[in-house]
Amino acid sequence: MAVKAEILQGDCVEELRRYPDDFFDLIITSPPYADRRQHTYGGIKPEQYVAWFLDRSAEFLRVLKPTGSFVLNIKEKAENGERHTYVIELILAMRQQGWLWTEEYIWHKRNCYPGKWPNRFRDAWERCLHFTKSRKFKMNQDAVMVPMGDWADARLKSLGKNDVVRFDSQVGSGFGKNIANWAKRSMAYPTNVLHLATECGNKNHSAAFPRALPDWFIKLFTDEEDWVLDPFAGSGTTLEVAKGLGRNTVGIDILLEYCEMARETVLGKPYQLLEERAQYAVTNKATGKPRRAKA
Amino acid sequence: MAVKAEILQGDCVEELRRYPDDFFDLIITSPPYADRRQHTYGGIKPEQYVAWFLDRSAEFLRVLKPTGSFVLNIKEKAENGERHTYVIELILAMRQQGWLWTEEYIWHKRNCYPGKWPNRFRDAWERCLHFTKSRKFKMNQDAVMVPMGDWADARLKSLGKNDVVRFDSQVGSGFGKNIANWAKRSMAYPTNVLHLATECGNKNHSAAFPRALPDWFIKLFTDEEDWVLDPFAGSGTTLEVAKGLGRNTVGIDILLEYCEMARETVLGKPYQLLEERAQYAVTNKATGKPRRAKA
DNA sequence: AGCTCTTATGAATCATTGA
DNA sequence: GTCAATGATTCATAAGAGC
Repeated sequence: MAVKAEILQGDCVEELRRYPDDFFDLIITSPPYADRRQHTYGGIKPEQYVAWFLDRSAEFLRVLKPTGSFVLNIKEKAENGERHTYVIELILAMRQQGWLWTEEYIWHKRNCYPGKWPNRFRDAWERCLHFTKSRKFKMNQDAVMVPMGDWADARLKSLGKNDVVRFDSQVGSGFGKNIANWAKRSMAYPTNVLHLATECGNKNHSAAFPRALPDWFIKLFTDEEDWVLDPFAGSGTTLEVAKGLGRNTVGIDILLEYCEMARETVLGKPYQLLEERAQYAVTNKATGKPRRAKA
Repeated sequence: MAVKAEILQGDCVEELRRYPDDFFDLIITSPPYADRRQHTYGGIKPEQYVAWFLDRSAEFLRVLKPTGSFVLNIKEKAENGERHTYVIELILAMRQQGWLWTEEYIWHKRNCYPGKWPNRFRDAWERCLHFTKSRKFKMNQDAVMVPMGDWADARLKSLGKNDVVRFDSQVGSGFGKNIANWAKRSMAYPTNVLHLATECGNKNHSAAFPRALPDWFIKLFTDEEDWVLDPFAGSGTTLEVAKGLGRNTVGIDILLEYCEMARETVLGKPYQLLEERAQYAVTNKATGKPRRAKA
């Protein structure tokens, strides 16, 4: 079954009104950070940031399934020698709004932005705040297991990974099953620290996060054909990854420029005009998925 | 000049009254976490934690020099499926108290505690919150430079470190100077993410943090003969490291057992009885350092 | 001295049981 | 009902033993 990828231009607080309650399985996004420069993209002042975000997170809360997750990649700026507090204030405010602050994952940026300042070192990490609607949510831990440390490394090196795979496929059963058990033993569950390099290629659009970041969380918190939302889609990295993983995705961005970029990346062709979109999504009772009226 | 190391038994909020304003260059500590170490410290309830800590941080603010730093190693616990908020509430409250929240360093625990739960992975990081009294504080960035990655490693390996040193000592100048310059070129400033393994050996005293943690911050934020305070000294790791780095140190712990342990580690011999301590520290006007009346 | 293999041990968290 | 105690689960280290 082919999965859908939709890109909407507009403010997510308005565009999401098209969607019914309890619809998405995962919301993952890297919103525009608070910035004093009002003219730049996003440009919300730090003092206004919490209130601005709460309007939108209220809608996220509505459209997220009870078993769903909301992953918020964010990092407060340093200004006038101090870290801003709007992110931690946002955490407290979102709990008041009804969210559970389930976990804080750390994205360690292995290659972070260069620079030198008298009062701080280079900032090599960002928060990936994990919010949920309930204590029982979907989490596929096995989908993101990682090779174990020294123990497995040594064994793999002495045997040769290709040898293992080849032998396994040739034998078929018996020893193959042992290999499988042993291979499972050589994997461990990851921690709440992600070591990912930023993608700083020469590409024209600079993604907010590397593909590996949405990849990891989408595998972890959704199954195939689940629905993934990025309400600040930017150049469409989340959508691209989600589509590649066989998930249905919706991306929203306020800038037409970004939407067109994402449409080319994700859909591979110019998209229909905005006016052709249906005004409201209607839930299909049988599948639980929305039907969109044809233009 | 020999440096001093003092260990006081008592509640730091009371013991610090002995010390004058603007005395310490660095306060670095890992306080008892909420609801942890109940059998030793009595476990402060999460709801009471902020108020409990603010009483003490007020005193820290008083005894810290205007150019000094306060490094707070802490991590909120997870309970009933959610992360507690007392740490981020503490940050906001300490700013109200007059602190600047200058930076948040991440200690990535390479070997974290094992375990498996349906809703989270192993917790592999802790916060090292950096507070200051002013925007101009002491920071010796050069003292914590780290070897660059593959580039320098490969060169050093191909040449052999001993070869470099030997050649340098034989030649004396010229090439030796080039070597020194080249070595400096192979060093880079670190980031705000520290990768340190916890020391979980078979030793009888389990430190809250590995020696490398206070080592790094002491080098970064103090000079030799500066004064370092750990108001929750525990087994005395901070004091041990500070003394080894030629800094004067004061450690305070409420448990006699820990104080005795620290005294043996740091002072190398049983310490004088508590009753023999002077009641109040008196500042020596010439040196700016406190004189303690002999018992 | 160098290896490999074994074992103990952590600032942990959640589900279950018992008062 | 709530609250405290216990067990199950799990992995990167360092020390120790054996060759």
